[in-house]
Amino acid sequence: MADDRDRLSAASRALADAAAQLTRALGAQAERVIPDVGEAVAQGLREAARELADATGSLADETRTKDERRRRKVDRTRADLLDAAARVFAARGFEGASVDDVAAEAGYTKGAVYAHFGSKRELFLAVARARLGEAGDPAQHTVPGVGPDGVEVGTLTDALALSSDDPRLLLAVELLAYALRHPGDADELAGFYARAFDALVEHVADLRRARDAREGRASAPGTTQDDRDTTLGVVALLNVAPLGARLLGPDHITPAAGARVIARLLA
Amino acid sequence: MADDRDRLSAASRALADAAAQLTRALGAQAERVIPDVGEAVAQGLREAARELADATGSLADETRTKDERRRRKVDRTRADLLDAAARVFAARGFEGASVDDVAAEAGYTKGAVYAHFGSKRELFLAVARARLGEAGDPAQHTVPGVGPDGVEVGTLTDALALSSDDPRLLLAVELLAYALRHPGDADELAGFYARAFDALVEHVADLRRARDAREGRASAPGTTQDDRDTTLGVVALLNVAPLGARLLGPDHITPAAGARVIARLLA
DNA sequence: GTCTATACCGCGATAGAC
DNA sequence: GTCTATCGCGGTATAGAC
Repeated sequence: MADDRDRLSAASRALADAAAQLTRALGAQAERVIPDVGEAVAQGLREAARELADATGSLADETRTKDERRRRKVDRTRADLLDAAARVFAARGFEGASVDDVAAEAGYTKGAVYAHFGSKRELFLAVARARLGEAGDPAQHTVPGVGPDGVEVGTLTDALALSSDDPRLLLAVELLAYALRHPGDADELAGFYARAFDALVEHVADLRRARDAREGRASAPGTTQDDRDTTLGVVALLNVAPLGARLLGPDHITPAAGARVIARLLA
Repeated sequence: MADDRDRLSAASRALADAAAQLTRALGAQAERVIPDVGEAVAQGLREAARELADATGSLADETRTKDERRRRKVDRTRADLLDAAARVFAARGFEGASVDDVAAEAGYTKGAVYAHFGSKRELFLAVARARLGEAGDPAQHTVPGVGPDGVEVGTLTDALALSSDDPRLLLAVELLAYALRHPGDADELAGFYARAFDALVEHVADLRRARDAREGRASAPGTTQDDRDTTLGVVALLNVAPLGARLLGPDHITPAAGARVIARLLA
């Protein structure tokens, strides 16, 4: 029955992860950009459902060895710490956050942190890799709501609106600040950003060619300077609009405004 | 002769300020945006010249009382500390910077800092007020190179290119991060940003009406939602392009690209 | 107003029990 | 692997000489 508890908690954990992934998918930041929201969420929930089925449906299934379960638990702690670190670093910044804060947020003590990560810096870089790495996943760079009518502003607005309350917004700012202030570590982080940017350029080029084809116009193959310019604009808006909305309030900047400008750039 | 040294140092200081103002004027950040570069620099140099004339030409002029000179000196120290604080906070962040660092950068010790500012937080807010306040100055919100052809991309590129190496770029990031992380202090800072944003909206509206008039088209009076959208886009590009160029390098993002997108938005 | 000296605290990191 | 205890450093802020 300790087994049951184990599996059930793993399952509920997976569900929580799915919820987190929802926030994540909707929180479009510099590193990601215009994710296929529906698909990402569906995938997360699918995983969660599978986990739950495992736990409730096949209690007799003992194919998992003790080693495997232990490895799972270790990974769990590590994941917990990374999750907590992301929140704490986002809320207080790298220097402002203490290792104690992170440990407490995750429900552990400092010792656990240092057992998994060699230093505060390593912990931060692990967070950065986790976030930027998943952002660099090309599968996440599909644009929602693109049909014969072009980009649907409504979908974009929803995504931008949610991201304005997303803690990941603050983490993105901290990642940027850290990269700018630590040139030694910046190269690796910049690589992630560059990959995400390049992936989005490809996508913008696809959009352009589709639009040209739709309107019976000739279209340059591959990616053009214009595509890269447009991408820069889209990325800028995806980052600044939520931050602006959060800082200045809806009287000055709204997510919808960001969506409209992005639509103009892609039109 | 101590007097001479005093005045000459004040004069050379004014020249240094003019140089700083050059950097400042060219370093377009969130808080400022498309300054009239030439005019700002000319004004700074004019002031410097006047200071120099005072110092060398009228040594007998004793209209300045000792009190006045002392007040000048006090202000000088304060200004030195603010300047140094801006650099240090930009380079290491609020939490990463120590009061000792700031004092040393300015050529003083901690005691001097606490004599002028009640706490590290007060010091930071004073830096923020100084930077954002000057950015809110409406006189600084004129667009360079706007003629019958619209915005001149070359001028914009120069401004964006310089700002990519400008320490003020990092300070802008830190101001943003601080405001996001300290909701209590955010209101005041947000006010500065809002004023600067509103001023730029007015200017963008002017540009639109001028363009419409040039092309013999009817134009809505006042500012429209479209003007605010455009302004959001301009601000986003002015901030993200230099940061992107700095972080990812010219292979991915260049100041010129930012200028092109801004031109597209204003066209 | 500015400096030196110092109080006091909290941080990152380590050692050793379990 | 995780916890408790602890070290040593460097932080903010203050007190008092000049």
